[in-house]
Amino acid sequence: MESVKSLGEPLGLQASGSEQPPPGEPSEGSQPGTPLPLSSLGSSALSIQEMVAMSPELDTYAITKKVKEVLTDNNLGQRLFGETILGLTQGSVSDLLARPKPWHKLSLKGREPFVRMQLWLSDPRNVEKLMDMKRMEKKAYMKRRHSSVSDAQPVDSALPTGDYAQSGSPQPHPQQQLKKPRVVLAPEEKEALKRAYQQKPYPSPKTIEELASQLNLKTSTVINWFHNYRSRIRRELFIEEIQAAASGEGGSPSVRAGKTVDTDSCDGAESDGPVEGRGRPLQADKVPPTEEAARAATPALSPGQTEPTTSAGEAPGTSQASPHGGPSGLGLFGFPEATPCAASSRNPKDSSLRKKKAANLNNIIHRLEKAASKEEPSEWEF
DNA sequence: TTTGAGTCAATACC
DNA sequence: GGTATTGACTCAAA
Repeated sequence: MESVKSLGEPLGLQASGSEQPPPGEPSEGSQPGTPLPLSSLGSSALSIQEMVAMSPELDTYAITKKVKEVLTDNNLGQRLFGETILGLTQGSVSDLLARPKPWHKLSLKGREPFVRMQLWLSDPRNVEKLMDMKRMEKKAYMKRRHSSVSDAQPVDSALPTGDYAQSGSPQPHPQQQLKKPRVVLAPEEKEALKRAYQQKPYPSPKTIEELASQLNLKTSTVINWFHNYRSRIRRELFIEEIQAAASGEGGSPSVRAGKTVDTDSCDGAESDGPVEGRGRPLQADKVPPTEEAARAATPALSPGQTEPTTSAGEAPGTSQASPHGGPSGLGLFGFPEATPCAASSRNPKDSSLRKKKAANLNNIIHRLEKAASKEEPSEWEF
């Protein structure tokens, strides 16, 4: 019991059942999509869907905070926790823990992992079980490693190499061989897409076509990028709302504690963080008509191909904003146009919030236009 | 058909 | 080795 360091009081939703299966039995538990049966979490015969439907409103932030705490304190990884308890992969768990959406914004399906977390937290023995599983996994791994070494397998054949043809690992399924390589967008491409997003968060098919051809990307990649970007921006806005509300009402530090987004969003990986795009200020007073969005995307990529008004190296958005931003380099809402990183490092919270609001406004405008059945705005005014 | 929500999984990062 | 990021995908709703 000593190993269970920080499992404290349950967070509200109690597991209804009390029967506990014998500890251990990890069996096939480590595949995403096959979380531990609910009975293992202490619930009764209710299905998870039923439990979600019946669940009272849960504090997703408190739950994820607690889960993070417990995982950290007990040295349990996201992968094991996700695959065993939630039936999700490590990446999904990371995302959920780092950016939990408020309960009311979640669909029934989206609430499921939180109910599972809550159930898991409600019984301290669950942590011990997971730790047992971890030990068993390690044992099994060592065993495999040992046997593969004694079989004189090529180095580490048990590990995926990414190159099936040359490794000693088993032949992959034909479908794996055909798997498409992941597209990795270059920073300039992302920058260009973000710029296009600023001007039109919902580009027309024509704009998408243009963007794709100008950036030399597949249209599906551009479409996906816009989908993902909108979705992630929306999510960040939810978080900001919560944080603002929390701090407004003397907010619990716990809500903020888990949030690493934004404040250190200039870390290079997505220096802008998912938030950054909204971060790009709305361009000056007028956003160019629709298809201009595509055109606006190009300079960063091919300075030689387009008019030199916005040079590749120039801080994005600068040239367009200059008429309005003036020498101060401020955009429509008064925050710095260029180098969002620099801006946010000066006043990270303030500027990022403003940026998000600006982008949010852009989205609202789009919807209003849509509602008004305006196909393409010739001019956007505020 | 488009969009949002949720997720996977490759890969970048620490 | 664990975690974070992100392009792609599935599914459901409008």
